[in-house]
Amino acid sequence: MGSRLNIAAPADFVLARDVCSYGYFRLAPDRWDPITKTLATVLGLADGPASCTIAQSEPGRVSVIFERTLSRVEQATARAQISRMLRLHESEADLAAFHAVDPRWASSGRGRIFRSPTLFQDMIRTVTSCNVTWSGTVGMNERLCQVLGKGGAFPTAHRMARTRPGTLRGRCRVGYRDSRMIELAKMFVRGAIDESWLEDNTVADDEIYRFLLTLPGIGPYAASNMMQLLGRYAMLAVDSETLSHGRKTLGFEGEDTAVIKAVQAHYEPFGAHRFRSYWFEKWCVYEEAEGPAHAWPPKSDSTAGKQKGVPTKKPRQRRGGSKSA
DNA sequence: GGTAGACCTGGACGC
DNA sequence: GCGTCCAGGTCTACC
Repeated sequence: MGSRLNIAAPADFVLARDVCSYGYFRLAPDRWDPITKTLATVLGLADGPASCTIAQSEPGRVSVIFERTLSRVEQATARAQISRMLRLHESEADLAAFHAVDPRWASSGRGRIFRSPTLFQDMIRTVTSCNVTWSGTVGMNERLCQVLGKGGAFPTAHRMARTRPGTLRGRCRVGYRDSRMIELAKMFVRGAIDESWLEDNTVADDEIYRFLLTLPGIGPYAASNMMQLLGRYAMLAVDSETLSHGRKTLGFEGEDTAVIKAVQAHYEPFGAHRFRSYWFEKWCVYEEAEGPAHAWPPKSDSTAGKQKGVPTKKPRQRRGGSKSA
């Protein structure tokens, strides 16, 4: 008989909407079940991996059923990790502030963006999402869990820190990211990355961003993405998808730099909430094409394209072919 | 400070 | 089936 946890959630929390709000909900060890509307995952806890299923039985409450019994200490850790994933600390008032700036999301209640149970997992996932198509990111995360993760859990920083680059490259196929990921893991192990400082509201965004840029494998895109994963939503994470969004959805034209500048200016009015306005706009474009994210099938299509977390079939441009549709 | 090219992998294409 | 091309963001060397 396993343990069961009941976790209080804000009254406006909706599991299906708030989990299926960012591509990471499709990365191992997380598995969203579109039929039961539950999230299965494996948490790395003190006494070993713990498989669990997260469900919402009623408003304002999340229930988590574990396959094994957890100690008191493990229960506390599990609560903290699940609260982090689901952003349960972001209150109704926090979301109201966002909706006041961007009322387009008030009726749907969007505002929370799914993340990982630990900062380390968020950072490694972000590194695996750089310079690769989404299907490559999915594969890397699956193999990291299979090869390095105990019981299918995401590998811990300690485990990754003592892994050889050749193992990461050969068995997890992370390519040139191998030593960068190991160096990041070593920094976590020796306490060089302080989560409480990164999430300290009294520390300016600029200072955090500059620190993130010094980390191995973290460039401008990854640092900006880490900012939103840390709950700092004032920056856009600019990648190839941003350009696509700027051109196709917002209708900006010109060179890449001009489009990026126009996109930045477009979201300027949303101030401290720029990323959320940008992200939910983009997420809606994905959902218009693919249907609601909570109904996406668990496995992405083999041809899954470039869009982060989206199971789109995108025919490849034939060489020499016309670029027009 | 800005730019070019290398770094890897996997998918798509042409033969 | 095999070889080639391409996309993706970061890092380093160079100007």
